[in-house]
Amino acid sequence: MSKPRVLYWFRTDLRLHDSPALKAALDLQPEVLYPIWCWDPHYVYHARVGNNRWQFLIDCMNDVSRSITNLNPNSKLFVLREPAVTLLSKLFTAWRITHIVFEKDTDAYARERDKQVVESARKAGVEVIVKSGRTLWDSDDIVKAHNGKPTMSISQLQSAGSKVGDIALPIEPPKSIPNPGDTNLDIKQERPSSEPDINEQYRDADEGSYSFGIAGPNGDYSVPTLKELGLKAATTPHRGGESVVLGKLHIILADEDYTGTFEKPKTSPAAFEPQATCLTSPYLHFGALSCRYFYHRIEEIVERRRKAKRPVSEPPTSLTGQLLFRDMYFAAQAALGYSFGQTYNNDHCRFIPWHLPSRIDVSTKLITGDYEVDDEVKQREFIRWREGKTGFPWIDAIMRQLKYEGWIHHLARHAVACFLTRGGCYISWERGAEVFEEWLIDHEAACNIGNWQWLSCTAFYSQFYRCYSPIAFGRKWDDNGDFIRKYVPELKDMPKKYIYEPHKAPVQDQKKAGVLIKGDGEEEERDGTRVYPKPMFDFPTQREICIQGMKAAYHVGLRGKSPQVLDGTWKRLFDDHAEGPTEGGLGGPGGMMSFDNVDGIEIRHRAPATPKRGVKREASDASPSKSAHTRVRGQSTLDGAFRKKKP
DNA sequence: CACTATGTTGAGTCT
DNA sequence: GAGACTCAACATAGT
Repeated sequence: MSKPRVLYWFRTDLRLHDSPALKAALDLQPEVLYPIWCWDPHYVYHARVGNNRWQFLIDCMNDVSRSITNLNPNSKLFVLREPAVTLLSKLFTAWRITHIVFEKDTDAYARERDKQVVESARKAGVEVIVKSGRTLWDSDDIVKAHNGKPTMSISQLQSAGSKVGDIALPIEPPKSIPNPGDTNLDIKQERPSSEPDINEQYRDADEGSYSFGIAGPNGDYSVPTLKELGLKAATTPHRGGESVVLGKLHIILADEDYTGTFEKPKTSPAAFEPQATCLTSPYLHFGALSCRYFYHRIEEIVERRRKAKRPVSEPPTSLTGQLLFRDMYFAAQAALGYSFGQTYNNDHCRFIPWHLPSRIDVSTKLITGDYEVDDEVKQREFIRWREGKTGFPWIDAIMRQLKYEGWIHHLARHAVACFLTRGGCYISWERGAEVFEEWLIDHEAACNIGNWQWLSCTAFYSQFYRCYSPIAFGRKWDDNGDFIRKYVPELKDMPKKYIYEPHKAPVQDQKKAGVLIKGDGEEEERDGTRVYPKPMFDFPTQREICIQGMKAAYHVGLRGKSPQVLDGTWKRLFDDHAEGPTEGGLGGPGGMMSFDNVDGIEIRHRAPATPKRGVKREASDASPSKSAHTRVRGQSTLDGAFRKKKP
C-alpha cells in the first residue's frame, strides 16, 4: 500500500510547537507533505484588516516557513494565491493528495469555508483530519458541556471545562518534516471577486494578491511582501513570528514573581516601553503561540510557588485567567455563529437604541457592515474618536497608539470602548468593534466582539453605573501624563496640572507649552503653533445622559431576538426623547430608523428625518406632531419604574 | 419566595 | 498614599 500524500493546510496555527494538527499529519508518516497556505479573499477584501495586521501575519508566515526549512531544506510554507474553496479540489488531483490536515477554526466564516472544503475532499476521496488546537479546550466540546448554550461568565466556562476534562499537555515540535512532492502545477487560477473591497484604503498600488498567478511573482510560492499586495508600509513596532514570541516568553517566564503573581486589573494601561502586560495576544491570534503551551508553562511556575508557600495569583485575574476568558469568548462564538457578532437576532444581547446603528439585511438577519447616520453630530463624534481628536487627551492618546502601533493595553481598550458606547457618545458597540477589527494586530473576532459587548453592557456585564472617566481613570495610572505626552506630542510640554484637561490651561500656559487648545480637530496648526481640539462635549453631562439612557433601555428589557427589535416596533417602548434614535413608533429592524435598504423588501416605513439635536430634552414640551405616535409608556411612567424597587 | 453574596479592572470622599 | 466607605444599582447563583 502506498504511503499518504498529505496537504498540511496552515491557517491561524502558524507554529510548529504544540500543534495537534501538525502532529496528526506527521503521524501519518507521509511519503510527501505539502505545508501550504491558501490566499483567502475574506482576509484580502472582506474582513477589515489594516496594514499593521497584514505585516504581523506576513512575519508569522515567514517565520514558520524558515522553521520548516530548518528542518528540511527542501520544504517551506508554500503560499498559493487562490482561495481554498476553489483551489483545493484541483490540488487534490494535481498533487495526488490522499489526506488533508488542518486545525479546527470555529469562527463563523471559517466554518462555512471549511464545510465546503470538507465536501470537496469527500468528493475527491481525500481523507480529512481536523484537530482542535486553537483553544484550551475544543470550543464545541465546551458548548456541548454547557447544554448547547454560550458561556457567558468565567464560572460557566470553568464549570464546562471541568466536565470536558484536563487541558491537553503541550506536544513537542517535530524534529523532521517530510519532503514536499513535485510542486509543478498546471491548473487554471480562479480569482475571487474583490467586491466589496473594504481594505482598499490601505493600498497605494495595485492589489497583487492574485495577479501573479498561483505561485506568485517568482513562481516559487513565496510569502508575499506588503509591496506585492500594494499595501502601504506598516507603522507598528511589533513583529510577528513563533520564534519571536518563544523568545519573549522565555524572558517573561524567567521572572517568576511577575508570572506567578500577575493580576490584570493591577497592570497599567499607561505603561509603554515596556508595556505592563506580555503582549502575547497577536501571537495567540495567528497561532504563533499555543495557548495550551502558555497555560502549562505558567501553571508549572504557579505550582512550584504554591509548594514553596510563595504568593500566587488566581483566575480570573491571573495570567491563566486571561486564557480562560479567551476560551469563554471562543465558546460563546462557537455556540452562536455569525449572530454572536451583532445585537440583532442575538438573544444574548440586550437591545439598546445606540446612535449609528448597523444596517441589517432582513433576508439573512445579518448586519451588512454598513451603518445608518441617525445624527450628524454623532457621526462627527465617531470620526473624532476614531482619529484620536476627541479633545480628551487620555482617549486620544490611546486611539493614536491603536492606529499606529496596532496594540493597546486591555484597560485602555476599556477606557475608549466605554467612552464610545455607554459612557460618553452612546454610539453602537458594533461601530467600535469594526474599528478595532481593522486596526488591532491581535484582532480575534470572538474576543473583540465579546469584549465590546462587555464594555457596552450589552452582554456579559451589566454594571453600567460603573463608568470610566476619560480624565480620572488615566490620572490614576499616570499622574504626570507621560503616556499622553508620547502619543499626543502636541501636548508634550503641557503642565502636569492640565495634561488631562488642556482646555482648562490659561492661554499663556498654552503658548508656553507651544500648543493652542481650540476648535474641533480640523485645524492642526495655526501660525506655526500646534493646535489641539477642545473636548467634543462636557463629559459629566454626557455621562448622565448615557446612564439615564441605559437605565431606560434596561427597563424596557428588549433583547436582540425580541419581536419588537426584529420588526422595528421597539420604538413604541421608548420615549421619543430618550437617548438614541428613538423618535416615532416604527423604525427599521434592529436599531435602525428606516426600513428601505434591502432589495426585494417592501418599504414599510421611513422615520422622520428630523434631527433630535437641538430639540429640548424635557418631555413636557413635545410637539403635537410627535405626540401622534402611539406609545405604550410615557416618560412619567418610566421615571416611576426607575425608582428603587424597595422604598 | 426573599434574601445575600458575588461579579477580573469606577469615582469620589474621608480617614 | 493606601484603604474603607459611599454613591446608585444590574444579573445571577446559591441559600
